[in-house]
Amino acid sequence: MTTAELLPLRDVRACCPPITGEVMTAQNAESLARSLKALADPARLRLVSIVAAHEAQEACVCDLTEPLGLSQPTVSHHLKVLTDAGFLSRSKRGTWAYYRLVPGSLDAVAGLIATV
Amino acid sequence: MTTAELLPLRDVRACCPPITGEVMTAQNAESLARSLKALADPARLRLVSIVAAHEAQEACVCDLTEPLGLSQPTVSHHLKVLTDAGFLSRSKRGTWAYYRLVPGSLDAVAGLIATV
DNA sequence: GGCATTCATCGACGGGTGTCAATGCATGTG
DNA sequence: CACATGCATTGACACCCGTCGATGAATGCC
Repeated sequence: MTTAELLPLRDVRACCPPITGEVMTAQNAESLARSLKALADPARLRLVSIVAAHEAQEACVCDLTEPLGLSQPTVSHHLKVLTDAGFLSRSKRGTWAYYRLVPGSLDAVAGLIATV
Repeated sequence: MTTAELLPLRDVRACCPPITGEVMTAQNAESLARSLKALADPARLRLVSIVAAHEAQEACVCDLTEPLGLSQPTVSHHLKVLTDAGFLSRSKRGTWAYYRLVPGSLDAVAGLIATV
């Protein structure tokens, strides 16, 4: 899992030229599948939802570990998956790490699913 | 894996009353995660794409095993996952089993993702 | 009836995934 | 400087998942 191999959302956005009824290529399928895998987990879906519903659409880990009922390392792991997939962005201020929803990232995959 | 426990799309449609900024419940997250898991695989995404692009939007297994480069048992497995998740429907005519895209199923999950 | 074809199911294997306790690393505080 | 706090990383564990070969079940054809 290198960082160079990630950035699936970028892939996924760059790969959707006029499809219109054509069969999905193997690369596009692989790319979209990576994005969907990152989202296909109850804990991660709730994380995205909680972050999006939070004040200023950002939240630190300490705000997230309790409503999920999961340990702090597990929450950090899920946040990393979502960040690597391009759904969340991380900004560290002092001791705290604030996670924010990347605007348009959800709509991007939603649009791709609708046009599969 | 009983059939009674499945039908996630039905769950997922029944569970999305006026959310509008509210945090996703654990049940909704679980339900949507099941649907996304079914879609979060390159082979299954291509299967859906091929079926949708086929004549009359239906295809038998023999039409699908070659363009994917996977064995017939594997293709049957993926088709079962997609059917159980509500994305494909199966109708057996004679020796052949024809799979069809369930209308609106993709748009349903796409809509739910956009409103997470 | 006997046989070929189409598809589903089974059993097994390797790799991936979610989870936690323990540890490490910064950063702020006394 | 010593210590506490917030978070990431590591290692380990159980479990799930994608894949295949082999087998079984149902249908059509000679």
